[in-house]
Amino acid sequence: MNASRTARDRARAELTREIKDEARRQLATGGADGLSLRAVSRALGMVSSALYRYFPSRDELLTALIIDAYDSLGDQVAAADPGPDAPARERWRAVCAKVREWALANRNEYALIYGSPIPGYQAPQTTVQPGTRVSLLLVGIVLDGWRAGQVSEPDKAPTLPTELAEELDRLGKLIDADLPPAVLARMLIAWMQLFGMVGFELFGQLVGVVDPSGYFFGHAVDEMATFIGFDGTIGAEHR
Amino acid sequence: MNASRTARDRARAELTREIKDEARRQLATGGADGLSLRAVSRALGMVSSALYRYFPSRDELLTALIIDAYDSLGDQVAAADPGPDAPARERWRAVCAKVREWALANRNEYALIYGSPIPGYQAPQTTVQPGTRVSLLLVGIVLDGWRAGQVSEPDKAPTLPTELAEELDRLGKLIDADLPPAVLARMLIAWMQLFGMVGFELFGQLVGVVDPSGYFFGHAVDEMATFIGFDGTIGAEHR
DNA sequence: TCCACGTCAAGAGCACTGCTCTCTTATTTG
DNA sequence: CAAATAAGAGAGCAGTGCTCTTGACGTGGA
Repeated sequence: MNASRTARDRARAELTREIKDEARRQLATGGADGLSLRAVSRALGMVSSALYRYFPSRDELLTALIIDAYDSLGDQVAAADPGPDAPARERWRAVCAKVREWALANRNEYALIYGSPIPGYQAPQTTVQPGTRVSLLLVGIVLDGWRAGQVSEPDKAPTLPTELAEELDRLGKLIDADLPPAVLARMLIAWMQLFGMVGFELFGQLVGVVDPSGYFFGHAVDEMATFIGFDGTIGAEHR
Repeated sequence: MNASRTARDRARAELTREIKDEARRQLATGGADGLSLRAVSRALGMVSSALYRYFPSRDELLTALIIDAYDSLGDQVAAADPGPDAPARERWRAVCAKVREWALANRNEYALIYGSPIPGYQAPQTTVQPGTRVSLLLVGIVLDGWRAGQVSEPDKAPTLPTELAEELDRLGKLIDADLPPAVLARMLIAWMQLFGMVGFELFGQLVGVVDPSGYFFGHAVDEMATFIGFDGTIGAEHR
């Protein structure tokens, strides 16, 4: 982490960064399969084969970009969370809004991690951990709210099929979220709603439906928060 | 539509179909950017340049496949709808289930129409009408249910920001759906939840979360139906 | 200090892609 | 039957990911 020892090491680290930066730039204009190693190397004034010293294949470069994207999203979203002292509903709102904001500002990186998978590309195990950060933050907010009495179980708790109850139980233990299965289920539903909505907006499925989508987004997030069981009211502020 | 006049016309129609079939086959194994005109022509025993007599560009072929996919999904979903005489909630369930079923059976075609847009590809206007069929069917079900008194406004109707209320009003008039804005909004939320959920399952975001996803899916659809305002109870049958 | 080793850039080359052009053959139409 | 039209074949262009070989250079050990 500190200043690398040899000059070679430092040059290597720097070039690796530059390659990723340029690749990201190309990603922004051409999308995932518009990313060309030759074009990257050309932009960097080097020959294409030299690039293979840094990334053994196009897929490896993509993997690096995917991890960076997950990290960037995770960092920004975590930074947008006002923290456990704030009302849970406000935290939920802030985090959801940041997800959308990040997605709109980094469309192609969003497509890279939440869009259709690149055919032939198998995401290595190293990408799954960074990919869970946002989801874990979301359940963390629900969990904090639940413990603080700011999230309550739905009045008419729906009966879950036993298989689902077991699945949710297993999941709850896995992520250490001691929530009633019905609440956990609703949280997952809201999670999918959030990313479905962001994806629809980004991928043009909303043009002419709710367009611009800002007000709808805010409202939907609020509705889903109520759906999960957050206390507080809908419609406080919409941006 | 009847037997085309000349032999040439018939041959052309047949070859056009064969090209699309082979392209679809390649789509299934390689995804959108695994679709190669040369490979298609090779599989059909013709030279690549000849293919351009049928589709002037790769994008045109893609467009044809996209429209076919929308049509296929639209047809199957419409066929799965038990019709206006059935309880609205049952119709909703059946249609949602069919969307998922079709998506699972036609992963790459689903990715083609609901996944991240192909960079550099601009979907022509001809694709938008077939793309609306499923959504229109869904609001149709809500509308029928509303008229039949099987869908009711939420007890504590959330207040919508005026801008959103106007947007929804405009949309309601556009698609001729005379629904309260709050109900229309919830329908849209559920719509996004549905496709978000299907997308997550298809694109591997659910592995290790709710996996297998069948029970969760059924439950979520039911929850969202209740959320919209459908009468009837949750948990009748899950597949 | 010197030098062998490991690292790196460069370039040529392979097999592939979408697409365009020309040329020839087959079919339809007046 | 002849002219017009449509279709297929093939070469070629510029681009792609990736591999291999060649030559230059910085670095750690003797």
